[in-house]
Amino acid sequence: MQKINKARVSLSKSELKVADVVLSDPNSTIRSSIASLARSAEVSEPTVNRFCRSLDCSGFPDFKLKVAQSLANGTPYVNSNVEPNDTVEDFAIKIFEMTMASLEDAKSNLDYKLIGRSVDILAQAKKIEFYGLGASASVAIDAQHKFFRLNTPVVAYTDNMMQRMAAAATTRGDCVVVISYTGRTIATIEAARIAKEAGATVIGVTQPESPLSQHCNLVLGVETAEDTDIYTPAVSRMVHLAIIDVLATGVTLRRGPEFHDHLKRVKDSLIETRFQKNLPPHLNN
Amino acid sequence: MQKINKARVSLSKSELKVADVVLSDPNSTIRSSIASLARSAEVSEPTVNRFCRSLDCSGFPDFKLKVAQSLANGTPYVNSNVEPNDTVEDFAIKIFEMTMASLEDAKSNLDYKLIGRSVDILAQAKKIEFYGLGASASVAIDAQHKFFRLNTPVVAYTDNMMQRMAAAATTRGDCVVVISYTGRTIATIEAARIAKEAGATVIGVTQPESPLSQHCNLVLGVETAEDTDIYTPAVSRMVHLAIIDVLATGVTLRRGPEFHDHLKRVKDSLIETRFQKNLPPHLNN
DNA sequence: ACAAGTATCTAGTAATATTACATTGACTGA
DNA sequence: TCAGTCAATGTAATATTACTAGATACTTGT
Repeated sequence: MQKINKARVSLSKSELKVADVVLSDPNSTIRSSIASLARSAEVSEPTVNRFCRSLDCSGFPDFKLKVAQSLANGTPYVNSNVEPNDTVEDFAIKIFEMTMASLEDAKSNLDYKLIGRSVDILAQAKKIEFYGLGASASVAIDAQHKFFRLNTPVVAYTDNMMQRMAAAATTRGDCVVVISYTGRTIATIEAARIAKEAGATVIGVTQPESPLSQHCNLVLGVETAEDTDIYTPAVSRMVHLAIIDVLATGVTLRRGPEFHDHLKRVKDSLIETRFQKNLPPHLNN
Repeated sequence: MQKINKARVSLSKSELKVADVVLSDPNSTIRSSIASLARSAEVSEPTVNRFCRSLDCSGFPDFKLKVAQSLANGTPYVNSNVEPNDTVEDFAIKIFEMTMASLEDAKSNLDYKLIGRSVDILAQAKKIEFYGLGASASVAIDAQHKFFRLNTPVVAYTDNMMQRMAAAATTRGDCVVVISYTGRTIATIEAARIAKEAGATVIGVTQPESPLSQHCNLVLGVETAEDTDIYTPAVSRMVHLAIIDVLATGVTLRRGPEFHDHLKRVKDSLIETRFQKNLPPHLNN
């Protein structure tokens, strides 16, 4: 799509007409034939074809294909905030798309080297603690649940007093993961500071460049668009959860295949809590 | 793409041949004509066309377009699980993409009418309770945090004894949201049964057709691919969280604009917990 | 104002997709 | 067991769509 705009200079004026029509409604372009596109651009069919060729396509069908693909890719749902008059389906879809967009964003902006180092640290930690307050409390609890299977002592603290006490009790070799959306919550920052001073390795799952990040040995996270709209949900915690997933998976991989027995025992311990129905029991709740 | 796999059951055997060829090399499919595809699938051209029609396409070109889009949408990893030899970047990207794929799936398969009814119920509830155990505990806690601002009494119970007691104490007009990935956890099902008998409206965020769903007035959720792989994270909780987001947003919208003052007061109450830095204070932790 | 070169169109041809109809094969009930 | 029915698939004709070649108009520089 941008390529069309870029190529405008090298197009003749009839081809420009085509470009305008395509850009004005790319969605209908990809479903129309060369004839109808020619008609709406008020040019002849071969002109449309030449236009396609000058854009490095083998012909019109190829052009349609590429436009279709770039449409699918590049629909950044950016300007779709939830609005008061949205139907249920409208705002539900917007929420899903915002969530996916933020994951997409995180996927392409995460520093995977840092993730790798975090995995190393977590894999070797004597004990692991997760701290989160407010909306990040649920992320910490989720993290505890995921890491519990990894045969390292792990706790989630969602009470700031407990966080401070636990932080003070850490020593070298322990790993503390501090989760905060803004990275500005004073109580959380204090807990991170105490833990770092006590000797623990502190990993921050938060905004880079935030006050919290200064008290972390390592920061995982991406700049996220601020939630300015009153209806907009905080999608950032989804990103945080996904990061937790990545870390837990990484540590599991690091443990190697001989660890699978242990995982199976943990999972099997839940079998009796369920109605069975021919499905494998290694499932979460 | 997944849709093709899903539709396999409803396809005839010639159409299956087409499906296999398409799935084995979708990239070349989108550049080939109906004739060449028919040849490589060893069927006739009309069969290919019928195949397209049974997948809700208007014809073969339309089908190519849609395949092209779903390819561009970039889910190359979706069917590939995390493997022991993956690099950090490899499995991290896989996890993000699996998560996005499951959200995409949920987006297109959710029953928005049921969501709408759930919003109505929640908006009118005298009090709201969220129950979740294990991995779903963090979802329940997150839900409590989100709904807290809505001026309706809301609690999350992650202890089954508390759930049972609370369930027994509900009355007509209360709403209980029961969260469970499998829908087979006996303790959770019992809590739902008790709540329903006590008169509460029970909304299940779980698998449809599960034992739990039988004790719910309303079930929100989608069939998810089971986690068979040992490394695969349970992406379903992301879907559940997104559903919670949708419900919370829906209730907020239902409250109308005069409710914004109240939201602002709740958010402002957190200002003093943060380091300020020229950013608007209505943010979560 | 005219020639050279480029851009655009008309009309015809090749390709591609779709439809209508015929054939096959599998199942059902007498 | 056999005739009848229906679904699945293929054949062949038709309609649609894309592409090519040659003719015409338009632009530009002298």
